[in-house]
Amino acid sequence: MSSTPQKRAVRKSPAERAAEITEAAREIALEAGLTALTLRNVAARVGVASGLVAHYQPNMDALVSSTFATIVAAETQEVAGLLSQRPGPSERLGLLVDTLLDNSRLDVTAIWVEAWTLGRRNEPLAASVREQMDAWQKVFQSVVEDGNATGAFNVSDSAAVAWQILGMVDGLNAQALVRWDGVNDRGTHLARAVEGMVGAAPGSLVAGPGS
Amino acid sequence: MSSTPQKRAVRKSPAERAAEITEAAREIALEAGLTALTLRNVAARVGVASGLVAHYQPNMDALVSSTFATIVAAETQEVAGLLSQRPGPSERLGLLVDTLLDNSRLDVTAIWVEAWTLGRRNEPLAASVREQMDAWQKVFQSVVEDGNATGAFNVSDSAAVAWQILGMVDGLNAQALVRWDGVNDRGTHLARAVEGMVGAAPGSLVAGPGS
DNA sequence: AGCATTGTTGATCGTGCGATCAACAAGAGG
DNA sequence: CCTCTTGTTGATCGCACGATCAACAATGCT
Repeated sequence: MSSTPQKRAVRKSPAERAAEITEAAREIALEAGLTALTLRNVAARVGVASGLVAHYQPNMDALVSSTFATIVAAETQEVAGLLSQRPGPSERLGLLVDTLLDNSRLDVTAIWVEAWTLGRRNEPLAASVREQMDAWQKVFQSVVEDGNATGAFNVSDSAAVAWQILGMVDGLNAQALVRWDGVNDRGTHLARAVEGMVGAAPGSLVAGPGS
Repeated sequence: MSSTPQKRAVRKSPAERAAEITEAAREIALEAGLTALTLRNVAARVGVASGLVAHYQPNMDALVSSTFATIVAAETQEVAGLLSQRPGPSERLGLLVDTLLDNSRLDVTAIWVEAWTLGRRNEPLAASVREQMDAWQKVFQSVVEDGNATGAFNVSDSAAVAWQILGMVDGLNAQALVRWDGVNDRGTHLARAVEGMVGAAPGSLVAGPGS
């Protein structure tokens, strides 16, 4: 054991300590899920008494909710950043589908799924979930609308289609969470499905350059 | 209050009592989720001491797992039954998509989503989840294969496509769990997506006769 | 009627949770 | 060097959980 020296924690500025706590919460959530976000768990990771965590947070529901938002918003930003480097709507939508199914973000997916059920009993979290879903939907919708404008796609209700694609991606990811074996060609099949939905020519959604 | 008479429970045969317990567990899970399946909760519903529930179950993980299986298997059977009344693969696939998105089974969806995360820490449940997912996948796969045989569809890997459709349906349902408002035309859009995936003509997947 | 069987109770143990707060001590300002 | 501010502790409360088990009582059998 190298990390239970039982010393008194060094005194830090409130801003610094608060940052430590939210960071510890982020790590715990990614490793063990939102359910593992307990006062004692977070405190132990920071190396601090449990009361201190409570002192920096109004209550645990709030910490769970904000931790969810932090993790998920970071992912949205990251992927949206990748998107902007692609030339046209078809490439962007292809990259989107491909990136989101590459299984490199299963930890975030697990948090999404957990949040869906925890949200039933944690209203701040539920609000956060809706907010973050809206953000994702907007990402999809703007790509679909771009494609509509250029004529690459042909969609009458781009908002609805965006919701639909988002839901499909979420479902396939959740499935991968439980059945990590399963299917390999998920990206290709989903691309074909999305092509059908946006009215694009089959095969027009190109995947990323591979990694 | 009409239901806390504090009398001693009438003595029943083990089979009967066991049935009461599993039935109570089913109801609780549908109303309040798998997390609400506690010894005391189930016991209160049956009108019995908590110890008795423990006496009839090896442990709570097992009760959670079997309750999940009961609820979900019943749904699979029910929908599979509806399917058999439809003439061809296109009608069957259309009905499948349409029925699963009609929001009349959101309670079951909630249980699915909960099981996905609880399965991470409850191995019997995880096994049950995989089993029930396989059952659903088989339902989809047999429809896809039928369509392949009649020429209505054109799919090279029907198992993969079946997984894919299942995942998409699950995702859209999970979405409806949180964003019950959202989109209305889900069935139509998904139908178009599925048509793209199975290589069917656009519009060939007909919905149910409406209800 | 008496007895053995067995379904049932409810108190109890150990654990973990969120929350609270008086007491403590590190560090900055005078 | 002393003092006051404030970051920090850790014991404590109330609660809920799963699990256990000696004691109890209803029922059926002889």
